[in-house]
Amino acid sequence: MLYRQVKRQLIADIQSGVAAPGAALPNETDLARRFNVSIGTVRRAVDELVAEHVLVRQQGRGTFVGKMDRERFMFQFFKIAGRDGVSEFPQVRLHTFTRSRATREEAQALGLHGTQSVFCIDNVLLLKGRPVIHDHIVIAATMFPGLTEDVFTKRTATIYGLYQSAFGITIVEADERVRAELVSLESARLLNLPAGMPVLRIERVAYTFDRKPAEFRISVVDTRDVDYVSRMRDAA
Amino acid sequence: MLYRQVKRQLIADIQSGVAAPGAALPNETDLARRFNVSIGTVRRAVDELVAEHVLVRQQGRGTFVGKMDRERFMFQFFKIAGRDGVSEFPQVRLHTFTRSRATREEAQALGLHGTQSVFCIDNVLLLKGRPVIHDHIVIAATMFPGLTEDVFTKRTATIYGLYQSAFGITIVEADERVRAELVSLESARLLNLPAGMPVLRIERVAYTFDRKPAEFRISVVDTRDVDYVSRMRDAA
DNA sequence: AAGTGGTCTAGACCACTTG
DNA sequence: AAGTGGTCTAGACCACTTT
Repeated sequence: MLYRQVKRQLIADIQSGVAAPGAALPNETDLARRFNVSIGTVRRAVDELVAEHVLVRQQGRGTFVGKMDRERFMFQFFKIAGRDGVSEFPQVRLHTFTRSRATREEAQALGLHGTQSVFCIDNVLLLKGRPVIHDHIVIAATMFPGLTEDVFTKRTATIYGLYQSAFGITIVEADERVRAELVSLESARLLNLPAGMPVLRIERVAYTFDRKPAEFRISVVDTRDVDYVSRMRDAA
Repeated sequence: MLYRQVKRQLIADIQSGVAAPGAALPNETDLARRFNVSIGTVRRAVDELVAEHVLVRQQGRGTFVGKMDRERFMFQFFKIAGRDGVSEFPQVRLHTFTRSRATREEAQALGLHGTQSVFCIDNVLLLKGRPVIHDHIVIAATMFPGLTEDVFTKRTATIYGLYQSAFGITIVEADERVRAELVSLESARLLNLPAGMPVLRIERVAYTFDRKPAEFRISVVDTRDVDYVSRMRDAA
């Protein structure tokens, strides 16, 4: 399992900031020398990290640390698409930004002990100018020190891009649980829906490396014009 | 791209019946000789087929053609789980088995020209003895020649297992679109739900090799006790 | 003991990008 | 032309399973 050790070291370099998002890695022969393994072993480690979108290879140019840009976010973490299957980048409108104590459910999802301080962010996402998604985001205050409404609002990239560039936290995977419910009063108001409308409720726990929970998010989706899309192939 | 050719040939062997589900493949050195490539190239082809669950490796024993048993079905294609996250194999109750002409929507999903003949199967799936899912399955009659209600009812394995063992069709991937709606009169009756209940509606197109559509399925799920679970990692 | 897959090596040559 | 990743080779040794 030499390649596992190489993979762990590459991840450690990213977490420690030795390898910053967007930066190039040393070439494969140099990595092989540095780790005292053959090129094939380096390739196997890099292969897996590329499959997880942590690294990006460009033939003839080099291998780079993956940046959480819009494209990556849409491809990997945004599963809402129109009836035609086309996925559009949503316009995000901040509703509320507050700091409070984690509920029991939130603490459990984030792996917190007791009721630690969390940031709660409510957003409305618009597609084609119409409000479609109500996001309620919960993150541990200790994991995102110095976050303020101002920092949050003035971000230039996606929310996950902010996590990565401002706090060094790269989201690499997420689990979601989806169910149908009748829209709540608050979501109905934000999404401009009448009472009694069925909506999707999506609970997401997003993880950084080593399956460490970083974000808990509840999304309420008006699915009159869009679907939640899921592809089942290879490793489920 | 030699390993691609090896992979195609291995798939062709499975489709033609040369390699039957559950049967062992020749060992890697024999395969390498047969295809005139090195073992490493064979391994790369087999690696991908293992990732897609088409082949199964067992160290020290050999490599086998994947059988669509309950375990594989549950792991790869059944995404409904209880609130505790545990997934239970459902009891299936046949409601109706009919033969009719494909609607436009069904023909499009299955890639049929015109309005060909299809089998329509309605099932009720029970979890812990309670009806939770109403499945409406549509498959092309030409793709499943000789299928009857009797054959369908007397199957010993899963539905996808029947496709594989009786018709040589292995389901390898599926796309799903999920939304919330109010339960229909028919589904409400089958699931013992009052009118006005929100339910999940899942449209699935299941594919065999080469992304050839084999089944169109609409599942209506009562999500009061269960969730639709989705994991986002590596290749989305 | 014999046979299998699992890992690793140390190269070779090719395709692509950049200067 | 030089440097990069992409593919392929032809072995070696190990861990595991079966006989």
